[in-house]
Amino acid sequence: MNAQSMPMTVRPEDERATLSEVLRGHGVGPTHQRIEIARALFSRMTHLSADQVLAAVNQRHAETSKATVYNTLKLFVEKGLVREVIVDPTKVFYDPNTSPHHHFYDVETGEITDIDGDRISILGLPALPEGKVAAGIDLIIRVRGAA
Amino acid sequence: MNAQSMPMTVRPEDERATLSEVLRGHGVGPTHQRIEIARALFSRMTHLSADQVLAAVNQRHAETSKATVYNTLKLFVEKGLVREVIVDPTKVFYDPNTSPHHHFYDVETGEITDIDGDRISILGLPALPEGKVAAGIDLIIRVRGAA
DNA sequence: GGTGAAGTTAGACAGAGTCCAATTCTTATC
DNA sequence: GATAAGAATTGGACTCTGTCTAACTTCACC
Ligand SMILES: [Mn+2]
Ligand SMILES: [Mn+2]
Ligand SMILES: [Zn+2]
Ligand SMILES: [Zn+2]
Repeated sequence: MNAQSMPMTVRPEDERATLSEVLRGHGVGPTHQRIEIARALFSRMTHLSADQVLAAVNQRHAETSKATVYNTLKLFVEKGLVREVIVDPTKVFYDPNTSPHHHFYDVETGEITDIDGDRISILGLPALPEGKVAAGIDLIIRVRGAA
Repeated sequence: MNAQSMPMTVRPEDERATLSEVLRGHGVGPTHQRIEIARALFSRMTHLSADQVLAAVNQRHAETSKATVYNTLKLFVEKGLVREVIVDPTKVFYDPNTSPHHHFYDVETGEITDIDGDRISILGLPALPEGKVAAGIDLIIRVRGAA
């Protein structure tokens, strides 16, 4: 499931039911907190830090603790619902887009932008180190505002 | 300057004089602490975290504070003596190899290995976002021990 | 409705990195 | 070589991200 496959507008209770199914489909038991965290990520379809998720989820009423946000994000990563993006030395970002893709990263503003994965090809990669297996390829184009 | 351009064996006082010149050549005033930090990086030619630099420099006698290590590494990055490598969400690594190159990163052991930059080509990159200028391209191949 | 497992939580804790005012070095000049 | 002014270093307090734990709550199932 991804955000594009959801209708543009949904009744809130339908959205929560849909998210429940998505979670179940990935082997994650749906709870109130997990659904809200999933909603924060999938409704925005942007790259959010744990702190931003925590703030988003507790916008209206305090609903979810810091510990649960961290527990849940780790669980979502394990279950393949979201992906970690490591570009900023101070915090991890969580990416609801799990299709293979790369990133622009503005080192001044912190803005992260997707680069479609299937337009890019990387040639000339050497063999992996002996006994190692690939776990992911991250391409980050660091940019800044023109001088 | 890089480690390869130095003779295999040097008298310690020659090595320090050489490093002094390297620092001056990059607009960095040489001090005891900066020379020791440069030596830690350039004599090993590996990717070290700030903590590892601190430990290396204080191996024999306590010579350098944590604050100075951080100050100095930041200065070295600004002056182009070393480069930051951002692959581990918990700490920055400092890379004395400033020629364009990429990295294998073992997510289990933390080991970082260089990939020669001029064997790699990356095709199909989209135009940079409007008004932005490239600041660097980081390609990280994440690996782990075969399952 | 009762029971055990799964999930949540406050708050203590750890580690990386920053900051500051006081002190010590470096370097240029005499 | 002594002097003085600017540059660099320092301990330690502080911030921030993330982890951990033991108590508590909720959920699934009978
Ligand atoms: Mn950090
Ligand atoms: Mn961190
Ligand atoms: Zn993305
Ligand atoms: Zn390297």
